[in-house]
Amino acid sequence: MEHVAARAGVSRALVSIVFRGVPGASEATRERVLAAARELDYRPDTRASRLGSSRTRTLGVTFSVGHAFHGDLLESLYTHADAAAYELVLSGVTPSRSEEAAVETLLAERCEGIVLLGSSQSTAQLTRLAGRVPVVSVLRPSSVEDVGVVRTDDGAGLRLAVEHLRSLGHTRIALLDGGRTAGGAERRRGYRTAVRRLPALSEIVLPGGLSELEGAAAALAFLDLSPRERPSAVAAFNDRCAIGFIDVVRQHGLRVPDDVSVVGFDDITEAGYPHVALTTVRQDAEQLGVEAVRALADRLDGSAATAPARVVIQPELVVRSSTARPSEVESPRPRPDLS
Amino acid sequence: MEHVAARAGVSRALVSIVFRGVPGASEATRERVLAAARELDYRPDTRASRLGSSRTRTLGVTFSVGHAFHGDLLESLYTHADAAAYELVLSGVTPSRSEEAAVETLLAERCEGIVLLGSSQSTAQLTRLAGRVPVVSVLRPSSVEDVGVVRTDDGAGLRLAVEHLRSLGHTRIALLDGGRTAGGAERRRGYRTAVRRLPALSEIVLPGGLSELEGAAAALAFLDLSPRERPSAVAAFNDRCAIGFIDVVRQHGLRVPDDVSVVGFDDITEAGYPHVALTTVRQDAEQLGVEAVRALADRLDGSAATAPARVVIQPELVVRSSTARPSEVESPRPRPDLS
DNA sequence: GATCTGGACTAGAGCGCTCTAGTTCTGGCT
DNA sequence: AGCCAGAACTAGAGCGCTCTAGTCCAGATC
Repeated sequence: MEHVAARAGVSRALVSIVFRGVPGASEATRERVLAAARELDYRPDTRASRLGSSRTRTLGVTFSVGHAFHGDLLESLYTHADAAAYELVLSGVTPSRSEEAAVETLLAERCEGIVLLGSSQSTAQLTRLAGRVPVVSVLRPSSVEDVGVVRTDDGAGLRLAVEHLRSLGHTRIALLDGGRTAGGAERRRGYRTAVRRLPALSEIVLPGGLSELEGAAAALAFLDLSPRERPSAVAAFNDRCAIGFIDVVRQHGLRVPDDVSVVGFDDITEAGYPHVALTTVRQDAEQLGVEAVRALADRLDGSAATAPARVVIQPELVVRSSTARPSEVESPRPRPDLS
Repeated sequence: MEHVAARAGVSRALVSIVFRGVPGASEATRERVLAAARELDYRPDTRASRLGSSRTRTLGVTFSVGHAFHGDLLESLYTHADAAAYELVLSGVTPSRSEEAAVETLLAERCEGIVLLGSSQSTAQLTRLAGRVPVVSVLRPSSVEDVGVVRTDDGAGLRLAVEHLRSLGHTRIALLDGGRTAGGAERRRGYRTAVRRLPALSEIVLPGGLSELEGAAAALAFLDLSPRERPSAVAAFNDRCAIGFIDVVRQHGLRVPDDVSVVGFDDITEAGYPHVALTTVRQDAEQLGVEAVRALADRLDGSAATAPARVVIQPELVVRSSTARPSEVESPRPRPDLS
């Protein structure tokens, strides 16, 4: 910085002014400084600038490395943090690096706010964290008052899925359950509500989970059922679970959607591939990112100490080719309008 | 820090000594300081410590968000950077955030070294970057002299795949090509070498790519071939491509491995799932991570200014259930030992 | 011509650490 | 007692920025 200032014939303070883009420098000087910086290949040291200023304008994000949907969210977060003049600091969660450790490094970086993607921290941990710094939990609801929540209406998503299947004529609709993972409880609840509300449905819950592996296991359980008790449709916890399920039932000679209809959740990129063409409940990654940034930015920049945001985004059903009317065997009375 | 020092009844310098874990404090004081810090919920500010010390002991990593294999690599990098007493700073590459931008933020953080996962930067860009800071390119070779390279022997990997298929009796073995992506050229070369070296093989290259989508497209091209000219086995650019291919050929009534054998590349987690059981060429993420950290740590810590590392890790064939002997139609002479 | 105004610029004190060059204290040895 | 080594601890100057409180000066106002 010293060198740039000398080269441009100004003080260090002026260089700072130019690089922060604040008013206080004439156009001519601005260009002279920028030119000098370019020649010297100088770029401001973010560590030092964060130290010097009272604000770090930095948002920390914990995410699971290799998780496809988290990738989509990160993309959105990058874009909107940038627009709100915040920088993102990423901290990955891996099997050997806990979410707590990830959060710890973010705190040590003095991030002004923290975004947790699919957090699995306990209420106690979240409470403690939220006491230190504004926190928003994305994808996973939390009862902690100080924690902002930005999520999809998981319950509504499952209701959409079940209603879609029911409207096609299915009466035996199973849930491939997500258990204790982020959103699992809400989706299960949504499924139950829909099953109760709609006529002629009974509740069938098969253990599922986050990945293809659990979907495949659920398919085995499904195939073990006698054809009489076998559901004609399933709503999976997520797309990957649905894909694993479909893979296995197909390998056992069943056709999708002819023999069994399947709907997923998330709308990951793969679900839209023509050869997959999965009917699914779409979570809007873009929107979730927007709201997460907004939730923190509002609290940080806002004059009023607003309460933490609680944003619930409505999901949308995307109908592709993994769902259809049940085959004759399933629907007792032959329909006249089969065409 | 001030407060902690006061509470423990020592100077700030002592607190620094304790937190850096360097000798110079008695056991009693050490515990007193730690206790005081715990009570005050204090943790050192990494920005400030990096600023104060001459070394930042920080390694920057660019990676594609949502890329499964990059996730595996990150996990390994985290572990081994930690062991070498380095911190990791992640910078994600997304469709809207270029690798250049990602690198730029790492430079501004004053990382001491940079790890590029699957870089797609030009030689010119890499040359410029390597002039500023030690760089190691993981997964993608580079002719730039100053850039360290840690990669799998992609060529050998494809030779393994082809040899495996040939030894099963296949003579029409196609490559689902990866084009210009990281490793694409080397794998193509390995395929060609193997095809030339082994008897009775001819070269069949179908356009493939990084994802299931390209695999699916390749499958369509494959199915368009007349049964006579149709290969009995394919070596795919990677696992995801292989999975897309398998999906589509199965949907068209072909059986894998009975009608066509398929081998992938990478050994992503999914490949090992029982319902997928993909025969594949395994890249050792753990080892790649170890070597990437070592390559940088050696240059940074080493007294001698060693030349950048060029590490090539040998891949390993993992045989699962997507490969088998060709069916009768394919092998002209009936074998006596079919059992 | 004196006064005022506002834009352009600078001096220098932080920010929260690290680290060198000390000082002080303890205990062992002659 | 006198001396000394080494462990334990401290003072204070950075690190590369930011930011407040200025200074300086050209031009407008009366």
